[in-house]
Amino acid sequence: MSVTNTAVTSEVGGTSAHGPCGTDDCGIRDILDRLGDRWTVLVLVELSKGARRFSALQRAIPGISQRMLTLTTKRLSRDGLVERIAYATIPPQVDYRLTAIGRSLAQTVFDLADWSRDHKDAIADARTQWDAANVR
Amino acid sequence: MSVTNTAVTSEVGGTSAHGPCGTDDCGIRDILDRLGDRWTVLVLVELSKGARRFSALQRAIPGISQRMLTLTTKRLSRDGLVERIAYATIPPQVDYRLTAIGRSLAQTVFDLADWSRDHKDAIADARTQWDAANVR
DNA sequence: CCGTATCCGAGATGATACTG
DNA sequence: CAGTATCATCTCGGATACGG
Repeated sequence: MSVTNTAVTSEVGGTSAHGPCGTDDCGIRDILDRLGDRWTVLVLVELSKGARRFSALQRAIPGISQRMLTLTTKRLSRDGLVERIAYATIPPQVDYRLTAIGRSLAQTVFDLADWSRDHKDAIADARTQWDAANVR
Repeated sequence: MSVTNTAVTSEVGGTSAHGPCGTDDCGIRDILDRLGDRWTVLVLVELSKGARRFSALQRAIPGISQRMLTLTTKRLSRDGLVERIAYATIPPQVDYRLTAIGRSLAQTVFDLADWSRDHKDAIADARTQWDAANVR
């Protein structure tokens, strides 16, 4: 994680500078709708390593179907997070690469990944406990 | 961008010293599965303001059904992110509050919210452009 | 090679009614 | 008040075939 992790009282730290948007959406829903699906994060991670062809992405991301890779890259394109570069060769070739804003998002996603990694075990333990305490 | 450019400048910064987990999951999928649904983030945001009763949460989050609030709080409980405190009064009363780890996650979510807010307009613009360039 | 169209099942969510 | 049970609906994603 980055900085100043408070957790002083029960309130979440700071919250001050920027409004963490209450019940309403500050746009985070848009982002979560994008990140929340099954493949987008994996595509971002792969593209964060550099530009990739369509077929390279598909090989790099086991289990993704052609259809879902198309949909995922298209959505990322539409949001300006990924740039699509098509060459009029035969056979066709299409490269994808993160835009500046896309790299920025990828970095933020990595921060979240860091958090996940740091708390993975704690969550797994909590689940085990909960499940044990809730045998039917 | 030049066509033959390698990825050097397109890599995401630092990559944060920890492996950002490649195609495999470092646990981020678990977190995204939790955050990616329709209500969890809103519950986290509300609880980050302090402990809340079930009914208070429902009032604070317009549109959430009793069923989904139950499911959402239960999942957060199971993951150890939220503590459930039931009083044996009549009528019953149940308080929910973030645990330490829950506050930590909320803070991370706020960081993501900050990103969203900062790039909301850029994304909206990109979509507008894309849609304009893709009239059917 | 890349993208699209169609069909279909699984899971998520909403509406409603009921219980302690 | 808080939670459960049931049913209907809807979206997501997988499989497959086809097109440029």
